[in-house]
Amino acid sequence: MKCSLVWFRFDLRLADNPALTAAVERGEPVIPVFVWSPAEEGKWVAGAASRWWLHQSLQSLDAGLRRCGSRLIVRREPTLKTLRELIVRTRADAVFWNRRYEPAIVSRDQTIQKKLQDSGVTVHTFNTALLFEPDTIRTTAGKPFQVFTPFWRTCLKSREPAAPLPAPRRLQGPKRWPVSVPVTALELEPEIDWAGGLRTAWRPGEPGARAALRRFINDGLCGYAADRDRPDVAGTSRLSPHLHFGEIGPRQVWDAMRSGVAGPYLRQLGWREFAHHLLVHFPQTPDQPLRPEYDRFPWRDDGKLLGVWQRGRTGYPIVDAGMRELWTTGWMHNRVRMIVGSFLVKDLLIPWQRGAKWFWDTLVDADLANNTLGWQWTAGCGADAAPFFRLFNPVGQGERFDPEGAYVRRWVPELAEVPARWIHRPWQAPVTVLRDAGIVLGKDYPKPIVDHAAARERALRAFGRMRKR
DNA sequence: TGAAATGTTGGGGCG
DNA sequence: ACGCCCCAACATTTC
Repeated sequence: MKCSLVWFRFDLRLADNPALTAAVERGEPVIPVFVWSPAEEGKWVAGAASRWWLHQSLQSLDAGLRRCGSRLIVRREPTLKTLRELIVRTRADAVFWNRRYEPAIVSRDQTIQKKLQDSGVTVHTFNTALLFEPDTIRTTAGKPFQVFTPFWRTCLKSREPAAPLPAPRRLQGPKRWPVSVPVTALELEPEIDWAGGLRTAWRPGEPGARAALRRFINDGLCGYAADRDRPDVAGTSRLSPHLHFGEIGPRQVWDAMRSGVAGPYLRQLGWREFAHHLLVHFPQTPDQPLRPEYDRFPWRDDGKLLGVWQRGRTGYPIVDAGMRELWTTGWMHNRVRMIVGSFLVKDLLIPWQRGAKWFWDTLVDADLANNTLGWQWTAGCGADAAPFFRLFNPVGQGERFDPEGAYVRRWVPELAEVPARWIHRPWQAPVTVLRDAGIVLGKDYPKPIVDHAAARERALRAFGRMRKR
Protein backbone atom coordinates (compact mmCIF):
# COMPACT_ATOMS: atom_id res chain seq x y z
CA MET A 1 0.00 0.00 0.00
CA LYS A 2 1.23 3.50 -0.87
CA CYS A 3 0.90 6.58 1.28
CA SER A 4 1.48 10.36 1.27
CA LEU A 5 3.66 12.45 3.57
CA VAL A 6 2.52 15.96 4.44
CA TRP A 7 5.49 17.94 5.65
CA PHE A 8 4.25 20.72 7.97
CA ARG A 9 6.29 23.89 8.41
CA PHE A 10 4.84 27.38 8.82
CA ASP A 11 1.36 26.14 7.94
CA LEU A 12 0.33 24.65 11.27
CA ARG A 13 -3.36 24.34 10.50
CA LEU A 14 -5.90 22.01 8.95
CA ALA A 15 -8.16 24.54 7.21
CA ASP A 16 -7.03 26.18 3.97
CA ASN A 17 -3.98 23.95 3.82
CA PRO A 18 -3.52 23.05 0.15
CA ALA A 19 -0.73 20.53 0.78
CA LEU A 20 -2.88 18.64 3.26
CA THR A 21 -5.99 18.83 1.09
CA ALA A 22 -4.11 17.62 -1.99
CA ALA A 23 -2.70 14.69 -0.04
CA VAL A 24 -6.14 13.78 1.27
CA GLU A 25 -7.69 14.01 -2.18
CA ARG A 26 -5.10 11.61 -3.50
CA GLY A 27 -6.93 8.92 -1.55
CA GLU A 28 -3.94 7.13 0.02
CA PRO A 29 -3.21 7.17 3.78
CA VAL A 30 -1.74 10.48 4.98
CA ILE A 31 1.15 10.87 7.41
CA PRO A 32 1.57 14.39 8.81
CA VAL A 33 5.18 15.17 9.70
CA PHE A 34 7.00 17.99 11.44
CA VAL A 35 10.82 18.08 11.44
CA TRP A 36 12.57 20.43 13.86
CA SER A 37 15.58 21.66 11.93
CA PRO A 38 17.36 24.60 13.60
CA ALA A 39 20.73 23.96 11.93
CA GLU A 40 19.10 24.18 8.51
CA GLU A 41 17.59 27.61 9.11
CA GLY A 42 20.94 29.33 8.64
CA LYS A 43 21.55 32.46 10.71
CA TRP A 44 17.86 32.88 11.47
CA VAL A 45 16.98 30.07 13.83
CA ALA A 46 13.73 30.67 15.68
CA GLY A 47 14.35 32.82 18.76
CA ALA A 48 13.31 31.96 22.30
CA ALA A 49 9.82 33.48 22.10
CA SER A 50 9.14 31.87 18.72
CA ARG A 51 10.26 28.47 20.03
CA TRP A 52 7.86 28.80 22.95
CA TRP A 53 5.05 29.54 20.50
CA LEU A 54 6.07 26.70 18.19
CA HIS A 55 5.90 24.23 21.07
CA GLN A 56 2.32 25.22 21.87
CA SER A 57 1.33 25.31 18.23
CA LEU A 58 2.68 21.82 17.50
CA GLN A 59 0.73 20.40 20.42
CA SER A 60 -2.38 22.14 19.17
CA LEU A 61 -1.85 20.79 15.66
CA ASP A 62 -1.39 17.27 17.02
CA ALA A 63 -4.62 17.60 18.98
CA GLY A 64 -6.43 18.85 15.88
CA LEU A 65 -5.11 15.96 13.82
CA ARG A 66 -6.18 13.48 16.49
CA ARG A 67 -9.73 14.81 16.27
CA CYS A 68 -9.58 13.77 12.60
CA GLY A 69 -8.32 10.30 13.44
CA SER A 70 -4.71 11.15 12.64
CA ARG A 71 -1.66 12.41 14.50
CA LEU A 72 1.51 14.44 14.04
CA ILE A 73 4.81 12.60 13.59
CA VAL A 74 7.50 14.77 15.18
CA ARG A 75 11.19 14.34 14.35
CA ARG A 76 14.50 16.14 14.44
CA GLU A 77 16.77 17.14 11.58
CA PRO A 78 18.42 16.44 9.24
CA THR A 79 15.27 16.85 7.24
CA LEU A 80 16.21 15.02 4.04
CA LYS A 81 17.46 11.98 5.94
CA THR A 82 14.35 11.97 8.11
CA LEU A 83 11.98 12.23 5.18
CA ARG A 84 13.84 9.45 3.36
CA GLU A 85 13.68 7.19 6.36
CA LEU A 86 9.93 7.84 6.71
CA ILE A 87 9.47 7.19 2.99
CA VAL A 88 11.19 3.82 3.26
CA ARG A 89 9.34 2.77 6.40
CA THR A 90 5.88 3.84 5.31
CA ARG A 91 6.30 3.12 1.58
CA ALA A 92 5.32 6.71 0.88
CA ASP A 93 5.67 7.69 -2.76
CA ALA A 94 4.61 11.33 -2.58
CA VAL A 95 5.49 14.29 -0.35
CA PHE A 96 3.35 17.42 -0.06
CA TRP A 97 4.32 20.75 1.45
CA ASN A 98 3.53 24.46 1.40
CA ARG A 99 6.33 26.76 0.37
CA ARG A 100 8.37 29.06 2.58
CA TYR A 101 10.19 32.15 1.32
CA GLU A 102 13.25 32.67 3.53
CA PRO A 103 16.41 32.53 1.38
CA ALA A 104 18.12 29.70 3.33
CA ILE A 105 14.91 27.68 3.39
CA VAL A 106 14.19 28.19 -0.30
CA SER A 107 17.56 26.72 -1.24
CA ARG A 108 17.30 23.87 1.27
CA ASP A 109 13.83 22.99 0.02
CA GLN A 110 14.96 23.01 -3.60
CA THR A 111 17.72 20.55 -2.73
CA ILE A 112 15.31 18.30 -0.85
CA GLN A 113 12.80 18.43 -3.68
CA LYS A 114 15.41 17.51 -6.28
CA LYS A 115 16.88 14.65 -4.25
CA LEU A 116 13.47 13.19 -3.50
CA GLN A 117 12.44 13.41 -7.14
CA ASP A 118 15.74 11.80 -8.17
CA SER A 119 14.87 8.83 -6.00
CA GLY A 120 11.48 8.45 -7.64
CA VAL A 121 9.28 10.22 -5.09
CA THR A 122 6.68 12.71 -6.31
CA VAL A 123 6.85 16.17 -4.72
CA HIS A 124 3.96 18.66 -4.70
CA THR A 125 4.45 22.16 -3.31
CA PHE A 126 1.87 24.91 -2.82
CA ASN A 127 1.52 28.52 -1.83
CA THR A 128 -0.65 29.23 1.16
CA ALA A 129 1.43 31.72 3.10
CA LEU A 130 0.81 34.61 0.72
CA LEU A 131 -2.09 36.08 -1.22
CA PHE A 132 0.12 36.64 -4.27
CA GLU A 133 3.09 34.54 -5.29
CA PRO A 134 6.16 36.84 -5.24
CA ASP A 135 7.31 35.76 -8.70
CA THR A 136 4.05 36.75 -10.34
CA ILE A 137 4.07 40.43 -9.29
CA ARG A 138 6.33 42.53 -11.51
CA THR A 139 6.59 46.05 -12.82
CA THR A 140 5.74 46.55 -16.48
CA ALA A 141 9.49 46.40 -17.07
CA GLY A 142 9.49 42.94 -15.51
CA LYS A 143 11.40 43.99 -12.41
CA PRO A 144 10.46 43.57 -8.74
CA PHE A 145 8.70 46.49 -7.08
CA GLN A 146 10.55 48.69 -4.61
CA VAL A 147 7.67 51.01 -3.73
CA PHE A 148 4.68 49.78 -1.80
CA THR A 149 1.77 51.63 -3.40
CA PRO A 150 2.30 50.53 -7.03
CA PHE A 151 3.15 47.05 -5.75
CA TRP A 152 -0.14 46.77 -3.90
CA ARG A 153 -2.12 48.32 -6.73
CA THR A 154 -0.71 45.67 -9.07
CA CYS A 155 -1.59 42.94 -6.58
CA LEU A 156 -5.17 44.17 -6.32
CA LYS A 157 -5.49 44.29 -10.10
CA SER A 158 -4.15 40.75 -10.52
CA ARG A 159 -6.18 37.61 -10.00
CA GLU A 160 -8.25 37.57 -6.82
CA PRO A 161 -6.81 35.19 -4.18
CA ALA A 162 -8.48 31.78 -4.25
CA ALA A 163 -11.22 31.06 -1.74
CA PRO A 164 -9.90 29.23 1.34
CA LEU A 165 -10.15 25.44 1.45
CA PRO A 166 -12.21 23.71 4.13
CA ALA A 167 -10.44 21.55 6.70
CA PRO A 168 -10.59 17.83 5.97
CA ARG A 169 -13.01 16.07 8.32
CA ARG A 170 -11.19 12.78 8.55
CA LEU A 171 -7.67 11.73 7.72
CA GLN A 172 -6.94 8.17 6.81
CA GLY A 173 -3.84 6.95 8.67
CA PRO A 174 -1.45 4.14 7.84
CA LYS A 175 -1.88 0.66 9.31
CA ARG A 176 1.18 1.27 11.47
CA TRP A 177 2.35 4.73 12.52
CA PRO A 178 6.07 5.47 12.26
CA VAL A 179 7.99 6.43 15.40
CA SER A 180 7.51 9.97 16.71
CA VAL A 181 9.16 11.87 19.53
CA PRO A 182 6.99 13.88 21.90
CA VAL A 183 6.96 17.62 21.25
CA THR A 184 8.68 18.16 24.61
CA ALA A 185 11.71 16.24 23.30
CA LEU A 186 12.41 19.13 20.92
CA GLU A 187 13.21 21.25 24.00
CA LEU A 188 11.56 24.30 22.53
CA GLU A 189 10.27 25.60 25.85
CA PRO A 190 12.60 27.59 28.11
CA GLU A 191 14.36 25.74 30.93
CA ILE A 192 13.55 28.51 33.36
CA ASP A 193 9.88 29.30 33.02
CA TRP A 194 9.79 32.94 31.97
CA ALA A 195 6.82 32.44 29.67
CA GLY A 196 4.05 33.32 32.12
CA GLY A 197 3.39 36.65 30.41
CA LEU A 198 3.20 34.89 27.04
CA ARG A 199 0.70 32.36 28.33
CA THR A 200 -1.52 35.13 29.66
CA ALA A 201 -1.39 37.12 26.44
CA TRP A 202 -1.82 34.41 23.81
CA ARG A 203 -3.57 31.26 22.75
CA PRO A 204 -1.34 29.64 20.12
CA GLY A 205 -2.79 27.14 17.68
CA GLU A 206 -5.43 27.08 14.98
CA PRO A 207 -8.49 27.41 17.27
CA GLY A 208 -6.87 30.39 19.02
CA ALA A 209 -6.09 31.97 15.65
CA ARG A 210 -9.65 31.57 14.49
CA ALA A 211 -10.95 33.06 17.75
CA ALA A 212 -8.59 36.04 17.34
CA LEU A 213 -9.86 36.66 13.80
CA ARG A 214 -13.49 36.42 14.95
CA ARG A 215 -12.89 38.83 17.81
CA PHE A 216 -11.19 41.32 15.53
CA ILE A 217 -13.91 41.21 12.90
CA ASN A 218 -16.66 41.59 15.50
CA ASP A 219 -15.07 44.22 17.77
CA GLY A 220 -12.07 45.75 16.08
CA LEU A 221 -12.50 46.14 12.37
CA CYS A 222 -14.93 49.08 12.42
CA GLY A 223 -12.67 51.17 14.60
CA TYR A 224 -9.44 49.93 13.03
CA ALA A 225 -8.72 53.02 10.94
CA ALA A 226 -9.17 55.26 13.97
CA ASP A 227 -7.61 53.06 16.67
CA ARG A 228 -4.84 51.19 14.94
CA ASP A 229 -2.20 53.70 16.01
CA ARG A 230 -3.27 53.74 19.64
CA PRO A 231 -1.26 51.41 21.86
CA ASP A 232 -3.51 52.30 24.80
CA VAL A 233 -6.53 50.91 22.91
CA ALA A 234 -6.70 47.26 21.82
CA GLY A 235 -7.20 48.46 18.25
CA THR A 236 -5.12 45.99 16.24
CA SER A 237 -5.84 42.43 15.14
CA ARG A 238 -2.98 40.76 17.03
CA LEU A 239 -3.00 38.13 14.29
CA SER A 240 0.72 38.46 13.49
CA PRO A 241 2.04 35.37 15.34
CA HIS A 242 -0.86 33.26 14.09
CA LEU A 243 -0.10 34.37 10.53
CA HIS A 244 3.61 33.75 10.96
CA PHE A 245 3.15 30.15 12.05
CA GLY A 246 0.39 29.62 9.54
CA GLU A 247 -2.26 28.85 12.13
CA ILE A 248 -4.42 30.99 9.92
CA GLY A 249 -3.72 31.95 6.33
CA PRO A 250 -4.01 35.32 4.61
CA ARG A 251 -6.67 33.93 2.27
CA GLN A 252 -8.87 33.08 5.23
CA VAL A 253 -8.41 36.60 6.57
CA TRP A 254 -9.08 38.08 3.14
CA ASP A 255 -12.19 35.96 2.72
CA ALA A 256 -13.55 36.86 6.15
CA MET A 257 -13.17 40.60 5.49
CA ARG A 258 -15.17 41.23 2.39
CA SER A 259 -16.95 44.19 3.97
CA GLY A 260 -16.09 47.69 2.83
CA VAL A 261 -14.52 48.74 6.13
CA ALA A 262 -11.75 46.16 5.75
CA GLY A 263 -9.66 48.23 3.32
CA PRO A 264 -7.20 49.76 5.79
CA TYR A 265 -6.60 46.40 7.44
CA LEU A 266 -6.13 44.53 4.17
CA ARG A 267 -3.57 47.17 3.26
CA GLN A 268 -1.57 45.95 6.27
CA LEU A 269 -1.75 42.44 4.83
CA GLY A 270 -0.42 44.15 1.71
CA TRP A 271 2.67 45.24 3.64
CA ARG A 272 3.16 41.64 4.69
CA GLU A 273 3.00 40.62 1.02
CA PHE A 274 5.43 43.41 0.10
CA ALA A 275 7.87 42.28 2.80
CA HIS A 276 7.95 38.76 1.38
CA HIS A 277 8.24 40.10 -2.16
CA LEU A 278 11.32 42.10 -1.12
CA LEU A 279 12.88 39.20 0.78
CA VAL A 280 12.55 36.91 -2.24
CA HIS A 281 14.02 39.43 -4.67
CA PHE A 282 16.64 40.94 -2.35
CA PRO A 283 17.74 37.96 -0.23
CA GLN A 284 20.70 39.77 1.33
CA THR A 285 18.52 42.33 3.13
CA PRO A 286 18.14 40.58 6.51
CA ASP A 287 21.80 41.54 7.11
CA GLN A 288 22.65 44.18 4.51
CA PRO A 289 21.00 47.54 3.88
CA LEU A 290 19.24 47.63 0.51
CA ARG A 291 20.76 51.07 -0.07
CA PRO A 292 24.47 50.28 0.06
CA GLU A 293 25.55 53.78 1.12
CA TYR A 294 24.22 52.97 4.60
CA ASP A 295 27.18 50.62 5.05
CA ARG A 296 29.19 53.82 5.46
CA PHE A 297 26.88 55.33 8.07
CA PRO A 298 28.89 56.27 11.19
CA TRP A 299 27.06 53.98 13.62
CA ARG A 300 28.03 53.79 17.29
CA ASP A 301 27.76 50.15 18.21
CA ASP A 302 27.55 50.62 21.99
CA GLY A 303 26.67 47.38 23.80
CA LYS A 304 25.90 49.13 27.05
CA LEU A 305 23.34 51.48 25.51
CA LEU A 306 21.87 48.55 23.59
CA GLY A 307 21.33 46.76 26.90
CA VAL A 308 19.61 49.81 28.40
CA TRP A 309 17.25 49.92 25.41
CA GLN A 310 16.59 46.18 25.58
CA ARG A 311 15.65 46.30 29.25
CA GLY A 312 13.42 49.35 28.86
CA ARG A 313 15.52 51.72 30.99
CA THR A 314 16.07 54.60 28.58
CA GLY A 315 14.18 57.18 30.63
CA TYR A 316 11.73 57.83 27.77
CA PRO A 317 8.46 56.34 29.04
CA ILE A 318 6.91 55.39 25.70
CA VAL A 319 10.14 53.64 24.63
CA ASP A 320 10.48 51.79 27.92
CA ALA A 321 6.81 50.79 27.93
CA GLY A 322 7.22 49.25 24.48
CA MET A 323 10.37 47.35 25.33
CA ARG A 324 8.79 45.96 28.49
CA GLU A 325 5.60 44.99 26.69
CA LEU A 326 7.83 43.10 24.26
CA TRP A 327 9.75 41.36 27.02
CA THR A 328 6.62 40.37 28.92
CA THR A 329 4.24 39.38 26.14
CA GLY A 330 6.48 38.68 23.12
CA TRP A 331 4.71 41.38 21.15
CA MET A 332 4.68 45.14 20.73
CA HIS A 333 2.16 47.48 19.18
CA ASN A 334 3.31 48.51 15.70
CA ARG A 335 3.24 52.25 16.38
CA VAL A 336 5.51 51.63 19.37
CA ARG A 337 7.80 49.41 17.27
CA MET A 338 8.40 52.44 15.05
CA ILE A 339 9.06 54.66 18.06
CA VAL A 340 11.53 52.31 19.80
CA GLY A 341 13.15 51.57 16.44
CA SER A 342 13.65 55.23 15.64
CA PHE A 343 15.07 55.74 19.13
CA LEU A 344 17.61 52.91 18.80
CA VAL A 345 18.75 53.80 15.29
CA LYS A 346 18.57 57.59 15.36
CA ASP A 347 18.84 58.73 18.96
CA LEU A 348 21.43 56.10 19.93
CA LEU A 349 22.96 55.56 16.44
CA ILE A 350 23.07 51.81 17.08
CA PRO A 351 22.99 49.70 13.88
CA TRP A 352 19.49 48.60 12.93
CA GLN A 353 20.71 45.00 12.73
CA ARG A 354 21.07 44.96 16.56
CA GLY A 355 17.43 45.92 16.91
CA ALA A 356 16.39 43.36 14.33
CA LYS A 357 18.28 40.65 16.22
CA TRP A 358 16.66 41.57 19.54
CA PHE A 359 13.20 41.58 18.01
CA TRP A 360 14.02 38.27 16.37
CA ASP A 361 14.72 36.69 19.73
CA THR A 362 11.90 38.25 21.72
CA LEU A 363 8.91 38.53 19.36
CA VAL A 364 6.41 35.69 19.11
CA ASP A 365 5.63 37.00 15.60
CA ALA A 366 9.32 37.18 14.57
CA ASP A 367 9.18 36.81 10.81
CA LEU A 368 12.25 37.29 8.63
CA ALA A 369 10.42 39.18 5.89
CA ASN A 370 8.41 41.48 8.16
CA ASN A 371 11.23 42.10 10.62
CA THR A 372 13.65 42.97 7.84
CA LEU A 373 11.22 45.34 6.17
CA GLY A 374 10.36 46.99 9.47
CA TRP A 375 13.92 47.69 10.51
CA GLN A 376 15.12 48.81 7.11
CA TRP A 377 12.09 51.08 6.94
CA THR A 378 12.92 52.56 10.32
CA ALA A 379 16.60 53.03 9.53
CA GLY A 380 15.80 54.62 6.18
CA CYS A 381 18.03 52.17 4.29
CA GLY A 382 15.35 49.97 2.68
CA ALA A 383 12.88 50.07 -0.18
CA ASP A 384 10.18 52.73 0.23
CA ALA A 385 11.61 53.47 3.66
CA ALA A 386 11.14 56.41 5.97
CA PRO A 387 13.87 58.89 5.02
CA PHE A 388 16.63 58.91 7.62
CA PHE A 389 15.86 62.46 8.65
CA ARG A 390 12.33 61.45 9.63
CA LEU A 391 13.00 61.16 13.37
CA PHE A 392 10.34 60.34 15.90
CA ASN A 393 10.15 62.54 18.97
CA PRO A 394 9.45 60.06 21.79
CA VAL A 395 7.65 62.69 23.87
CA GLY A 396 5.50 63.97 21.02
CA GLN A 397 4.64 60.47 19.84
CA GLY A 398 3.72 59.46 23.38
CA GLU A 399 1.47 62.45 23.88
CA ARG A 400 -0.16 61.99 20.51
CA PHE A 401 -0.83 58.25 20.61
CA ASP A 402 -1.07 57.57 24.36
CA PRO A 403 -2.63 60.85 25.49
CA GLU A 404 -3.74 59.73 28.95
CA GLY A 405 -0.60 57.69 29.51
CA ALA A 406 -2.56 54.49 30.04
CA TYR A 407 -0.11 52.45 27.98
CA VAL A 408 2.86 53.80 29.91
CA ARG A 409 1.15 53.23 33.25
CA ARG A 410 0.48 49.64 32.33
CA TRP A 411 4.04 48.73 31.36
CA VAL A 412 6.03 51.18 33.46
CA PRO A 413 4.20 50.87 36.77
CA GLU A 414 6.68 53.05 38.66
CA LEU A 415 5.19 56.00 36.73
CA ALA A 416 1.58 54.99 37.48
CA GLU A 417 0.91 57.97 39.76
CA VAL A 418 2.44 60.60 37.48
CA PRO A 419 -0.32 62.83 36.04
CA ALA A 420 -1.00 62.64 32.29
CA ARG A 421 0.48 66.06 31.72
CA TRP A 422 3.97 64.88 32.74
CA ILE A 423 3.89 61.15 32.13
CA HIS A 424 5.75 61.32 28.83
CA ARG A 425 8.33 63.79 30.17
CA PRO A 426 8.79 63.11 33.87
CA TRP A 427 12.18 64.84 33.99
CA GLN A 428 10.41 68.14 33.33
CA ALA A 429 7.80 67.63 36.04
CA PRO A 430 7.96 69.94 39.09
CA VAL A 431 9.58 68.29 42.10
CA THR A 432 6.32 68.38 44.03
CA VAL A 433 4.57 66.42 41.27
CA LEU A 434 7.23 63.72 41.35
CA ARG A 435 7.14 63.62 45.14
CA ASP A 436 3.36 63.18 45.13
CA ALA A 437 3.76 60.43 42.53
CA GLY A 438 6.18 58.72 44.86
CA ILE A 439 9.19 58.59 42.57
CA VAL A 440 12.72 59.87 42.59
CA LEU A 441 14.19 60.24 39.11
CA GLY A 442 17.48 58.45 38.71
CA LYS A 443 16.47 56.00 41.41
CA ASP A 444 12.94 54.65 40.85
CA TYR A 445 12.93 55.54 37.17
CA PRO A 446 15.95 56.56 35.05
CA LYS A 447 16.66 60.03 33.77
CA PRO A 448 16.78 60.17 29.95
CA ILE A 449 19.95 58.45 28.69
CA VAL A 450 20.23 61.01 25.89
CA ASP A 451 18.76 64.44 25.35
CA HIS A 452 16.47 63.97 22.36
CA ALA A 453 17.01 67.43 20.90
CA ALA A 454 20.79 66.97 20.99
CA ALA A 455 20.52 63.40 19.73
CA ARG A 456 18.42 64.62 16.84
CA GLU A 457 21.06 67.13 15.79
CA ARG A 458 23.75 64.49 16.12
CA ALA A 459 21.78 62.05 13.93
CA LEU A 460 21.27 64.66 11.23
CA ARG A 461 24.99 65.49 11.26
CA ALA A 462 25.86 61.81 10.97
CA PHE A 463 23.46 61.47 8.07
CA GLY A 464 25.05 64.46 6.37
CA ARG A 465 28.50 62.95 6.82
CA MET A 466 27.40 59.67 5.26
CA ARG A 467 26.05 61.47 2.22
CA LYS A 468 29.15 63.63 1.76
CA ARG A 469 31.57 60.74 1.77
C1' DT B 1 3.61 55.73 9.20
C1' DG B 2 7.98 63.07 11.50
C1' DA B 3 9.19 67.22 13.43
C1' DA B 4 11.28 71.64 13.65
C1' DA B 5 12.02 75.88 11.45
C1' DT B 6 10.20 79.24 8.76
C1' DG B 7 6.59 81.66 6.24
C1' DT B 8 1.74 83.44 5.72
C1' DT B 9 -2.65 84.97 7.10
C1' DG B 10 -6.14 87.01 9.71
C1' DG B 11 -8.49 88.42 13.91
C1' DG B 12 -8.45 91.28 17.81
C1' DG B 13 -6.54 94.50 21.24
C1' DC B 14 -5.08 98.97 21.66
C1' DG B 15 -3.01 103.54 21.21
C1' DA C 1 -11.13 104.88 11.78
C1' DC C 2 -6.55 103.54 11.23
C1' DG C 3 -2.17 101.35 11.72
C1' DC C 4 0.49 98.55 14.45
C1' DC C 5 1.63 94.61 17.03
C1' DC C 6 0.87 90.12 18.84
C1' DC C 7 -0.11 85.59 18.28
C1' DA C 8 -2.61 81.58 17.03
C1' DA C 9 -3.55 78.76 13.22
C1' DC C 10 -2.27 76.92 9.26
C1' DA C 11 0.96 76.10 5.22
C1' DT C 12 5.53 75.31 3.37
C1' DT C 13 10.22 74.12 3.56
C1' DT C 14 14.01 71.73 5.32
C1' DC C 15 16.53 68.12 7.46
